[in-house]
Amino acid sequence: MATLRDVAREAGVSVATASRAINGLGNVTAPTRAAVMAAVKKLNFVPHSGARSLTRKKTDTVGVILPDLFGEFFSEIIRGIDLVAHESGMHLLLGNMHGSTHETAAAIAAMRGRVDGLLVMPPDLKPELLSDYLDPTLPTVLLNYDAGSLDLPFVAVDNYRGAYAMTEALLASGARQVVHIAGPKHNRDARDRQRGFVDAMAKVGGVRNPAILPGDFSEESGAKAARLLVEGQLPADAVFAANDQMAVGLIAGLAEAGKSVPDDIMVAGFDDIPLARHLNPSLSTMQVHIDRLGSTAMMLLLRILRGETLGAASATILTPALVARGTTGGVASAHTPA
Amino acid sequence: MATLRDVAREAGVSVATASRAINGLGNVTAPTRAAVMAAVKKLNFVPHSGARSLTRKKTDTVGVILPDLFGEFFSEIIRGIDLVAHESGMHLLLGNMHGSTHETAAAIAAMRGRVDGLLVMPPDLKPELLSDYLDPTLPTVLLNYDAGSLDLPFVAVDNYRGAYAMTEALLASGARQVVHIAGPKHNRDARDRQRGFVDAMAKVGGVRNPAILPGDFSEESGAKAARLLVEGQLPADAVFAANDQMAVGLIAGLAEAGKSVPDDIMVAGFDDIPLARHLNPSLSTMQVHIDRLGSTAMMLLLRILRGETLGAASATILTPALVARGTTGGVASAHTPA
DNA sequence: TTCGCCTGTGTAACCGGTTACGCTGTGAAC
DNA sequence: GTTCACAGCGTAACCGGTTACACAGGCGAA
Repeated sequence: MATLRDVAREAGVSVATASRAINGLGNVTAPTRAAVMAAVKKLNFVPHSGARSLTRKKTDTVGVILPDLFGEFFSEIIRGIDLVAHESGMHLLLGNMHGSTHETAAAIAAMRGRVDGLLVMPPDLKPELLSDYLDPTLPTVLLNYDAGSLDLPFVAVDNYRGAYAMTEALLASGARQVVHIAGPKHNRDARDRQRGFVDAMAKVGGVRNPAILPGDFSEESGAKAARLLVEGQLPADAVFAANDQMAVGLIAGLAEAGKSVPDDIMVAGFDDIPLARHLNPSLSTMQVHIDRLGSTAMMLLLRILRGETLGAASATILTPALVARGTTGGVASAHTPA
Repeated sequence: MATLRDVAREAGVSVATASRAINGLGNVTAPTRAAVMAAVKKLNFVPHSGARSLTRKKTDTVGVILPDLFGEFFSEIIRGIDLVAHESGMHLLLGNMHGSTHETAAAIAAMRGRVDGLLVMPPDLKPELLSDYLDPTLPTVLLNYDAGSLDLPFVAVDNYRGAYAMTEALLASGARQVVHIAGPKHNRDARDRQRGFVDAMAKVGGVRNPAILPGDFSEESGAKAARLLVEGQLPADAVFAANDQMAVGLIAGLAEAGKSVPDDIMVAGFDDIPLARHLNPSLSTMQVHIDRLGSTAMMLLLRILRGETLGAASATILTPALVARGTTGGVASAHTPA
């Protein structure tokens, strides 16, 4: 592969001039520039971005660290990020923490020198740990994570209000015994959603200790909850799953047990993954524009990179919207509002 | 941010020794190493991967260039790639050609110096153009693309055989008038699937010019095809969509028009996206393990990086499997074999 | 004519690591 | 007591770009 020196030699100029010509700096005469460009073409020269970023101290790349890469949730986030990043000529370096704390540290460390900024989504990490790993000099925006004491900008979904609203809606639809399927124990989203559910049950429904089944956001755990519900004879006329994935498993499990949704029991989820409106009956859920989570975070990061100093005060809270569909007795067919 | 020189100064050794200690080279005494490590801890030193890759001529990163980032298809590919890459300590740099040829060239060029190898999926690019953009010295594996003359290893799905098999199955189920919804005109996958359909119709069904409706792989274009079908009074007892996405739109469109699937008309797709088995009736389709497409390609690339020289001969063709579900009159309920 | 300035170009330092090579001091072999 | 091998460490070159600074030559002003 040709280097800048090769090009300079070929064009009969110095490396400085070659560099200037290639980067379109003003102080080069037209003939000189033409000669350099001809050499570039001839040698098929492409600048080595790694070397370039070393001196420029800019990589035009942002690191994205996600807990996993599974499912539509993450692909939508990435799409949202890419949408904004691409417009600014930024590249995306993917890091995956694969669920382990140790890997998270490694993923963050590996980013040093490769990226100009970081987008991190650490749903089950303690803030203190996170601050140990993070480089304070590296612009960072948190995804779906309110790191209060860290003073980092973040973008989050108002899980509490969303869960509260959904629970309220279920009660308004006539449900009396609403059961919640919780998400992973130390997942923040899951905990906030559970709090919203519990509070709404208490304040709106007048129920003190509503039934809560364990779950882990997986489809399988939703199916398991269905079995618990049916075999355990847990009285319920509505189930609010902490995410759509579990709601999907739940519905399948209930169908197997001969329960009809929504006639015997109503079901609601959270996230509004694309699949939700294609189910039959279609799934009532809290709509989160997942891609906006990514694009908003990326826009915040870009502002920091442009020189603004943003702290936790610049956080953006996205409020999810209730989408009533078939599983809560709404429109029975698929293809309700997208 | 601390540099290696800072660490060396702090530990009272030379940069060479510091480097050796940090990288675990043998020729450093235990006390010296301890001193260096203490300095690393104290200064919070993290090696600058950019600088490191400059001398090592290794970035531990692979570039992934995809036509788009939309939908489950791509997220599954990325997941498959990541799975293998992660095991080898590799990172993923995402490039997106956003549909344009010009962007493709830019995306590939931007990778120089940032990656050790490339995974490219150029579904609607001519081989000659592609070879112009590609750096012959950079290990490259093609995704879902047979670039015959280029002598590059690739991983592809046997679209032709898959489409042939599905068409055959539809005919075997009693369909007489099968209509195909094609994908984008210059998309290779789409063309191969169409060929498979046409050939099967001719050889197995004895039909010369089977009806083919245009499409572009989007759900919307599937819905449009449904309208054409119904309003145009095109006689059909089965529709084979070139991908699942279109099949989904088609089914919704047919439902709106009052047509029942599979009683009035059978429907089949291609890809087996996760959504397929959750539809009601569940969607018959050709199962492609999309994630394997990614992981297989990544494994090929790793072999090249380890020194093996692989050409087009190392190509892997993944054969899709037929999954008969509800939309072709198979098991009517959701949750057929995963 | 001389001075100064401005423009175009070259030299070399630098970014932050790695590593070839050279130097020093120790212990074993003679 | 030399000689020699070798282990441990330092110096400096290098990766491939960018850019501060120096410098040469052309021009207008005095």
